[in-house]
This record gives sequence, structure tokens and C-alpha cells, in this order.
Amino acid sequence: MEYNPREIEAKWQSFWKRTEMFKVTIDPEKPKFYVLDMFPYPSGAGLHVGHPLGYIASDIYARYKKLLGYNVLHPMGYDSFGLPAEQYAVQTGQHPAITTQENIERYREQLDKLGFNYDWSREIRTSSPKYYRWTQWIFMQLFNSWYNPITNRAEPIDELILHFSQEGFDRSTNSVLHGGVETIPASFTSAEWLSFDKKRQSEILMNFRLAYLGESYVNWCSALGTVLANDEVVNGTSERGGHPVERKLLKQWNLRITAYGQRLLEGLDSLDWSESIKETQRYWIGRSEGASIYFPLENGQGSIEVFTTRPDTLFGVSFVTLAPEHELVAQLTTPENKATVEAYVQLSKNRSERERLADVNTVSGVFTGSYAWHPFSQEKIPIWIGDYVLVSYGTGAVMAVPAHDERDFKFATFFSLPIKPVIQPNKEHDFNHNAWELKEGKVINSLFLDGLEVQEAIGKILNEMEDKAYGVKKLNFRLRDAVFGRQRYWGEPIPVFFEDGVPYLIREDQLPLELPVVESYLPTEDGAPPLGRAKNWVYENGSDYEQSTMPGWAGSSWYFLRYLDPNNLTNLASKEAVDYWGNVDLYMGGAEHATGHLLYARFWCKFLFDIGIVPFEEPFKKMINQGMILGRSNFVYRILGSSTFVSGELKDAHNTNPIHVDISLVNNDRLNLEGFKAWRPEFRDAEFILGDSGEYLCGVEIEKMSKSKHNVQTPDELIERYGADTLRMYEMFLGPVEQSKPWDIKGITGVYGFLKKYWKLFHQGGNFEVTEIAPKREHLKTLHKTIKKIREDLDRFSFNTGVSSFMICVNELSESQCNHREILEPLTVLLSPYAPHITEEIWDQLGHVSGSLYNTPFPEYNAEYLIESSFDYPISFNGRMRFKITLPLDLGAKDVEAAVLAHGEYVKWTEGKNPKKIIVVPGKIVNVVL
RNA sequence: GCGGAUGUGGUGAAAUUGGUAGACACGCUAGACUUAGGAUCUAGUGCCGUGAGGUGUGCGGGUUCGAGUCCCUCCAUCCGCACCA
Repeated sequence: MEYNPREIEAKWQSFWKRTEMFKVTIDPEKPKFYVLDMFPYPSGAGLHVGHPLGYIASDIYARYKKLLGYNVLHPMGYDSFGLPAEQYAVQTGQHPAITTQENIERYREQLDKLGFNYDWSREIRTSSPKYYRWTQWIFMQLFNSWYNPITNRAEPIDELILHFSQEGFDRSTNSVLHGGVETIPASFTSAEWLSFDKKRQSEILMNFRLAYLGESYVNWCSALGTVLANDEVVNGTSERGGHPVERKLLKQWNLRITAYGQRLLEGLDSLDWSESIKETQRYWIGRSEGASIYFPLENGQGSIEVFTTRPDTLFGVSFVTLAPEHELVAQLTTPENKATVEAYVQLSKNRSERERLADVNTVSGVFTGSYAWHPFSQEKIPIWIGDYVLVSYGTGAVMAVPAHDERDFKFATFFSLPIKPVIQPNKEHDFNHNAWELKEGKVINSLFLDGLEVQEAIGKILNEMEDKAYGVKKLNFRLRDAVFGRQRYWGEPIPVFFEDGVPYLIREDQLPLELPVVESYLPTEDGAPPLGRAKNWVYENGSDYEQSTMPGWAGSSWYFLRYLDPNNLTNLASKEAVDYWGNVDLYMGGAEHATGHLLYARFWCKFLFDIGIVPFEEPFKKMINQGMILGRSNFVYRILGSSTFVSGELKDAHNTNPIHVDISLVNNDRLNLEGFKAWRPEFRDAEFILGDSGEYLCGVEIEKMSKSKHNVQTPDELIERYGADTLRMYEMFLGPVEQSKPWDIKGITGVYGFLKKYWKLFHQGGNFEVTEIAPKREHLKTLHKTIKKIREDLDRFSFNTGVSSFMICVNELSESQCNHREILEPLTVLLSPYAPHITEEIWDQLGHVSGSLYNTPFPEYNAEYLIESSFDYPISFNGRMRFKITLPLDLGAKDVEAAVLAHGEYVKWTEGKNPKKIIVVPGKIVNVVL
């Protein structure tokens, strides 16, 4: 009986489906384990071999945990709102839901063939109204909440409204707002609050709601007709499509993620994630402690607020710089400077982000003509404008201290402004060339700060400043509030309608607010989003709905919760389900979502925690980031101006042009000549100059997998040829999951051979046969050594070394022709997480007719079988291994040493010298020091 | 520029606590078998050397009886961020 993966795999896949083998329910008797894969966007291209890498690893782990007795939740779904389906809709008029449905079916087919243990009864799709009803519901909760800085959590906005109507609002004691986009409302009394009209009240509340409508600079991509998140912009162009992106002031829905800055930062410490992702998030959140300091304007009309982390250098200020977009620019520009300033502001506005990034070293700026007073020294400080100051960070204004800040230094040098050192460097330093940026040295030229060390000076000036009300200590975050709307069709409608320009939530019983039918997916003539085309799409009272939709990351920010209870009609998930399954124990996915999805999901989880929906603050306890599988491209070399192709090793002797050749026409870098000629009409008459071997050797390069490079390998063709078990094991065998690696088909035969060898253990005479006779000790040793290794490897997610161990085990058993049931049966269970189909078939043949080995306990190893009585001591001289002696393990160090001295080879290596020392590490090594 | 990661045979890699470097697999070489297959089996395969032996984990240094592993300096590659006051 031959190993026939095609037959076996189809048989067991249908068996699992029929018996609902992977369906899980709450079982308080068992401990739970939640394994989650980042769900895919179902693209039209389908899966290539790189995609399942993480799914295979998590599947193996999930199966392992299941066999260990855990109740394992391992669901899958689709992040099915997204731009490609919509772009296709724009081009063809086909509804994105249809495209999406087709792509999902193709994905499902491919996933099913890999033998995953997903509980498909829990499948979710973010674009399904049954699902996005709850995405909309969460938005409504965000709209109805504000962040209370005293209790440090989200609270109902109604409580804040009540507070306003009883106490009013005092701006000076406000420390509510964290972000940079909002403006803090002016103070008002309770009576004033009650007298404000709805519009005014709504506008004030927008400064507090966690989901709010606010005017902010956004990344506007006119080619895509939408706003992009920071992480969707790459070098000033859109991540998808590479279209130019400009900064534009727009009224947008935003989420106040900045309110959670501190908690998002602190939460990282408790997570078992890669250091690299945690660092990226820390940097992205960008917490910095400092002070807001007010510089009164010379004209007496208020003051400029600057943010600084170096208040100790306050006496070194020689000018103040405003961002070109700063609100005071117009007011501060004197008539004689008006033309220059306006020209400069206009220029910086039109400069794309990309341009501004490109020339970091170019200094530009203009003087406004106005001055401010230094709060302590009462000096007159000129006010400049410079585009090195960003309006979105801090207060959009800096106090420039050229002696101690490199950018200020460049600016001052360029415009010949004074450079005044106030910290005495503790090393040699030349203030003519550089700023002294280190927080080291003694303060000088600074009145009451003189003589203090930097840290002491910071403490003192902060206290002094707050006493005199010249400024306040301030925590600042680089993190920006998240834009939560895009001018697109294929997304969740925002459950809001407008009445007299005031936004209101729709009633909860009106959820889901479904996407309306439109006849075209383009923006309307007057620039409104596609939803503006919907006919009669109004709320029950006749009011217009919000026309923008939610961004791509909305649905993925909470999907892990819906899997817990996917069909619940009255709640996002039942309390019972949330309490039992809890958060994700193992999250498998790409590292590219470091600052997008992974930050937003943490934010939503903390919010849902605050409002009592979930009992945990972090969604994903442990995360593993699978590496990318790169393509291995093959090249042929055409001699210029001819149709002659020269073999790779000879290409340098000719003037050639490399051409990507489809990897299916290449075997072990040797080109299939006939196949190549038939590949494309233009190559029909190709001629070849072959190498010495008589074959055509192709060139090789490692690149991303893509259609245009003809290096895409789909799982389907490999499963067809070798089976899913082989593919699963081979992907693991390639190397550590976290590492990126090139895909190379050629090693797959090794793994295929292994499975055949394993199969052969049971079919040595051609037919299935195992013996009930008790196995030899060496067999038991092989088995138990393997059990131990496999468990250890799985526990540390070292899937590649696990495959090697199986190979070693099967090699050893084959060599001694072992076919003892007592050995092969546990081995089969041990192997089943990696190769679920073949092991299920063997298990069946072993006589377990009714059941599946999916319900069998994982083998335990017995240390007794691993005990050795002797050991091959490596004998090294000065750390270099020379020979070995087999000695009993219970031999004492003295006796080991004696045995070494007595050994025939000993004299040869000592060269007659007396050893200085002999180190004996029992059971490990002997080292003779000469 | 800042942050993170990675450098081991022709290739993918292993070496978990400092203790025999290169397990396992591909490829390659030689051979066997044959129902001529994308099959199976045997032997060999880091590099230099006929050999004894020498040498070897990106470079250079250090700690140690002993370093791929620990410390310092540098180099290369990949990823992320980028005027953050």
C-alpha cells in the first residue's frame, strides 16, 4: 500500500467536516486556550505559500494544546472591507460585496485544503451587517463617552453634561485633553451652559467625546479620494497605489486615542511581544515630560505657549519659532513683513510632506516683525516662523535655544541670531560648530539656576514657573488622535445623522445602519462621498445620514471578541463567553501592523474594559510575528538583439539582458527548454547556448513574491503533488517562524520522503502490519527522546527543530525495522499536530475505528528510558577535541582523569609535556591544559 | 541620524544553561537496483592538504581551562521611524 496523500487528505477533511470535529463550546471543566491568527483581507490573487506560514504554526500549536487537554478556541474570518474590492467596483460597476464573496470562497477552498482545525461555525466577516452592527455600536459608546483624567478612565458623557449644567467649566483647571488637534473650550458657568443652544453645546462636547467631529490636518489623497492614516502613508505617497498625499484641513470624525496614551504605554510592559514591536509602539506614542511656558506678547494681546522638555535652558532662549500654520501667525505679522510671511506660509503649505522630509538640512524661515517678553528675564524675544516646527506636535511653537538644540542652532546660524550657552559642557565643546545637547553640565548665565546640575535645574525652574503662573508642567505625546472616517463606499456607515448641522447618534434599535445601494462608487459631482448618491437614504425623522464611512481598521480593532460569541444578537458577546474565553493567549501575525491594528485594538480593548464589556485591558497576551516568505526568482539571459539565450555560468562572456522566467519551467535551476519555448510566442524560436553540463542553468535572485516576477508559488499546486501534510511540515522545516526566508521548492522532497518513510514503518511488507510484541529498550529510548524534544520545541515555538527530531526518530526506527505498536502509536499522536491527515489515517488503520486521534491525550515522556549508563567523553587539549573515551557515567572525576592519563592517545597530544591542569566536567567533557 | 533584528558549509539551517561546531534536509560525487521513477538503497561531502595534520561560526580585540554563545570596537544586510522641541 502506497502513501497516497491526495486520497487520505480528502477523506479526513470530509470526516472532520461531517463530524464537526473542530467545533468548540464553553466547557468550565477544562482550561481554555485562545489561539488567533490575524484574519486576512480576501484579495483576488488568493493565497501564495507565504500566507499560510503563520496559520500552519498556530494550527500546530492549537492542536498541541488541544491534545494536552485544553479547550482550544481557534477561529478564522475575513477582514472584508477594503480598497481593492472598491477600486474594482469603481472600474467595473460590480458591487464590492460580490467580489468579496467570490474571493472569500476561493480563500476558504485554499484554507480547507491545508487541514486547519478552525472552528468555522464561528467565522466572521467585517463587512457583514450582522458583524458591523457591533462595530457601529462601539462607535456609539465612544461618542457617548469622555475621558475623565481624575478617575483615569472613560465615563458617560451624560455625567459630564450634568456637571456642566451644575458647575460649568473652568478652563484653567482643565487637564482633560491630551491630543494636539482639539482646542480647549473657553470657560463657562453653569448658567451659561444652560443658555447655549444645541449647536454650541454640541461643539463644546466635541472637545471631550472619545469619538468626535473635529477639524484637523489629515493626509488627503486626491487620487483615492480619501483620507489616509499615518501608517498608510509611505514617504509622502499612499501605501496602496503610491499616489501623492497632501496635508489638508478637514472636518473629520476622530477617535481620541491620545487620552489612552499613558495606559497604552504602560500596558506594553506586561505583554509577551517582540521587543521590536513594543519599541515601535513606545516611540509612536512618544511620551515626553516637559512644560508649557507662556511668552507674553509685546503687543499685550495674550501670549505664545511653547512646549519644551528642557526648561533648564529657558535663559538661553534667543527667539521663538512658530509653525507656519500656527493660529497667531496672521496677528503677529507686522505690515512691513506681511508679504514675506504670507509668501513663506503659502510655500510651506504647498510643499508636500515628502519634500519637507527630503531636505532635513535646509534651513528656512521668516521673521514676523513681532516680539514677546521672556517671562523671567523680561528680555525682548523676536518671533520667527519656521517649517521645522510642526503644528501638530506640542503647541506648534518652540522656544529656540540654539546653544543646546541642534535644529535651533542651524536656524540661528543661518539667520545670524544670538547663540547663548547656559549649560557649561563637562567635556571639550565648541559652540561655534554645534549645540551641546547632552543633559550634562552645570547651569550658567541663568540667575537663580546658576551652579545647578541639569536635573536639579529642571526641578527648580518648574516649581518657580508654576508658582509665578508662567507655565505648567505638561505631559506630551507624539501620538495623534486617529482619523475615523474616509470618503469611501466600502466601509461601515457611521451611525450618525445631522439636524441643523448638529450630529446625533441614531437609536440603538436602528442598528445596523446598512450600506445603501448606489449606482456608482465614485464621489458625487460636488465632491461628496459615494454615499451621497444613495436615494432616499435618510433617518426616520428625514434627516441626512453621515456620508463618510469607517476606516479599514475599525472592524479589525475588536474582531477577536466577536469570535467568542459570533451569533449573539443582543450583545457584542455574552458575559459568559467573555469571562470564559477571555483574551487571546497566542496571536500569530505579521509585524507590519505594529502601529496600526495592534495599537488600535489595544485602545478599543481598554475602552471596552472601562465601560465594563470585557474584564481585561489587553487583547493579545503573547504574539509571534511570522517572517515573510520571499520569492526565489529565476532568470534567463538573452543576448542583446537576438533570440539566443545563454546559460547562466556563461553570461558574462556575452552582452545579455536578464529576463524573469516562470519558476514552474525551472527545476533545480535547470531550464525546461521545450517548456520555455512554449511559454510565450516571442520565445518560440529561442536558441540556447548550454553550459558544460549540457543543461541551461538559470540565474537566481531573492525578491518579494509577485506575479510580475513570475516567482509565485501557490499552495494548491504543491498540495496536489505532495499533499498538505508535506507542505505544512516543509514550511515549518524552512527555519524559525519569525525569520524571513526565501522560498525554495527543492527541499520539499526531503520532507515528502520523511512522510513516506513514516508510512513505511507500518507497511514494511507491503500491507499494514504492526507487532504487539514489547519493543526493545533502544526503541523506547528513541521514542521517549523524541517525545521530550517535541514537547520542548513546541513549548518554545521552535517548529523547525521539531521536524528534524521527527526525521531523526523515523530514521532510527527504520534502521532497526521497528514496527511495535507500543512505539508507533504514541509517535503517531506526537506527529499529528504537524501532519494531521496521515496520522489520522494511520490511527484508523491501527484499529481505532470509531474515534479520531484529535481526542487522544498527547504522549508523556518517561525519563527512565533516557537514562544512560555510559558516556563518550570528548577529551580536549587546550579546548580542542582530540579523541573520545567511553566511560561509565557514575565514574568520579578522579577516575575519569586516571582513564584519560592511561589512554594510548594521551601521550601523542601532550608531546611529553606535563599538563598544568586537567578539568573534568562529569558527564560533559574533559579538558587537558598544557 | 535614531530604534530593532540578523550575520555559521554550495543552499535552508541546528547547537535550549559557556562544554564534541555544522544535527536534520536539499544539492553535489561515486555506486547498487530496476517495473526507467519527480522511485528506492549504500558510501562520501566545511575549507586547505595525498597524508599526518592544520584551519574554521562577518572583522579585530578581551574574559575563560574552554566562546557560535559573555564583554568591547568596527563592518555588512534587512525592517521600522524620521526636523517630536
